[in-house]
Formats: sequence, structure tokens, C-alpha cells
Amino acid sequence: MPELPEVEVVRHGLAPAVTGARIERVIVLDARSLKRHDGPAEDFVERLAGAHVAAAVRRGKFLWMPLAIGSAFASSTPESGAFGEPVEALVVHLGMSGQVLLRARDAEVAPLTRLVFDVHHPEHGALRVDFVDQRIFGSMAIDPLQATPDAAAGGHGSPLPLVPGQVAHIARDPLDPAFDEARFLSALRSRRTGIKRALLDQTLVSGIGNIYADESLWAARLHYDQPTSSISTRKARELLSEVRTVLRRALDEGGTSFDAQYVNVNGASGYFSHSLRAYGQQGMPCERCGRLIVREQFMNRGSHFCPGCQRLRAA
DNA sequence: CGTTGGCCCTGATCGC
DNA sequence: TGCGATCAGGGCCAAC
Repeated sequence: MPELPEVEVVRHGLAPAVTGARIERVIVLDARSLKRHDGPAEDFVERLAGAHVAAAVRRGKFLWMPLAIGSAFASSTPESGAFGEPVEALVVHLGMSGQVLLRARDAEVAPLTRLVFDVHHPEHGALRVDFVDQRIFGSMAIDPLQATPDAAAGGHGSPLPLVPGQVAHIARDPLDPAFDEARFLSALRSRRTGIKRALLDQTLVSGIGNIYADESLWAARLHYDQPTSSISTRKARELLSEVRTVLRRALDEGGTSFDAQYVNVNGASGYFSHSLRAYGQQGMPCERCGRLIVREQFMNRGSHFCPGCQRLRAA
């Protein structure tokens, strides 16, 4: 369930703790959390040991840490110039229940922890990064970096025009300065599917999951199954604007600091439920028209909407 | 090639 | 008290 805002909170909290840090040791408690990794757990562990993290970058719901190369000198940091351009990255996807927790080195390992990273930061000292994931839909991998087709930054958190191969097919998210709005609107129109399915298609626009899809559609007064081809460009622009508003509001409410991330036991979890107007609100009156919010099964997930102001319109 | 349905995965919760 | 059923859904891939 972590979507763009939750993943960004993780990235933002993680970045100051891991940028410039050296990975001293990796412990794989459950190899199923490496299902994205092309190789055995031993390969994952050996390639990370001694590596330096150059940044924490995010595109949509994907997070990655480019690995600096050329650590010939112990005093070198990725900023010192002794490092070359990264060629691979540690890729993270939280899936449904993944959390990345920053801990003290000697802190107790929480239940459901799948991966443990001992890191050493030049300023913050010895730290531990734990990957906790109940449902194991999330996973990590070491993946080669490749150039972005548009030469813009691969994601939020680094100016480098690089993106992991696993993330290359993921569209830029609506908060990315390089998000191509005209291309999105054009692609949306040519789709032959419902609007919610399109919003959830990460190859069209990334970062939106079930919760913020429902919230954005409510804000734009659109039914989840409204055919994309029947939506005017003007209406699609309005929807995109609502998507951005919803994501930004969640970001504002979930924004956290290094210290907060450090002690926050819930890590990436924690939805900003007090601001939800559709998701999980079934049976509650719509804030706009008072009709009761309905929940329907759609795409093997719940869709929450107002039957009064989110009506399916004739194409 | 665009679209769609199915599957993965497990702890918490609920009903009998 | 115990236990089976149910639920949550992002990403990927086979199939159409």
C-alpha cells in the first residue's frame, strides 16, 4: 500500500543517513525478499559488502540507491571526487507491506525483518537499515543503471540521468519535473480501458496506488470505470491536477525528518487517514453531496466512490 | 502490441 | 479455545 508519498517519506528519511555511507555487512534473513535480484542471496551479499551509497533516489513507488564505485581509499566519500559514476544500484520496492527502518546498530531486530544492513556513515556513525515486510510482496535487488532516454534525472533525489533497468519501463511520476504531461494526456486518450485502471498503470504514470487513485477520482468527480477515451483533455488535465494535489497533501502530512524516521517504529506505514474522502469511507456520507460512499470490487481490489457525484457518463 | 485476468504472499481478524 | 475462512493489493506475466 505504500504509494508515492509514503515511499518519498522513506527516501527523504533515508537519504541523509545512507548517502556517503559504507555498507559493512548484509544479513539475509529471508531470501524471498530478494526475488527481484538476478542471482542467489550470496551474490547479493558479496556485491554489497564494502560498497558506498551515493544517494537515495525515487521514481513513483520505486526507490534505489546508486552504488559508488572506486573506494580505493578509506577516507574517500562519494562527494570527494574519488568515486566514478555509479554503474549499479540497490533497488527497493516496498510492495504491499514493506518498511525500511533506520535503527541503532544494537537495536533489537523486529519480527518480520527480512534483510539487515550494517552501514557506517562518516557523520552519523554505525547504523542499521532493516527491511521489514510482512507479506513479502516487496523486495530488493542489485541492478545495473542505464541512461534515461530523455537525459533528465532518473528520479527524485539525484541529478544523475540514470535509472535501474528494472525501473526503466516505469513512467515518470506526476511530481517529477520531467513528467511529460502532453505525452500522458495523449496516451490516456488512446487507451481503451477504464480511468482507474489507467491511473494504476505504472507504465503510463507512476506513483499512484489504490488509495490515491480513489481519492483523485473522487476529487475529479470521475467514476472509476469511465472509459479513458470518453474523457476530454480538459477533464484529464483536471484529474491530473487533482492527482498532484492529493499526492502533495499526503506528502505534507507525512513529511518527516531524519530523527523522526529514526525512531518511527511504523516506518513507511501510516496512512493519512484523516484526510481520506473516499478510500475506506464506505457507508460514510460524501463530503460534497451527502450520499453514502460505496465500495465495489474492481480489478481484485476495492474501489470507493460516491454514487451521487461520481457517475458513469455516456461516452 | 494493447489489454486483461490470475497469481503471489502471510499476519490479523472474524465467525462458528 | 481452536481453527478455517477471509482480507489487504502492486507488479508481473501468460494468454487472448
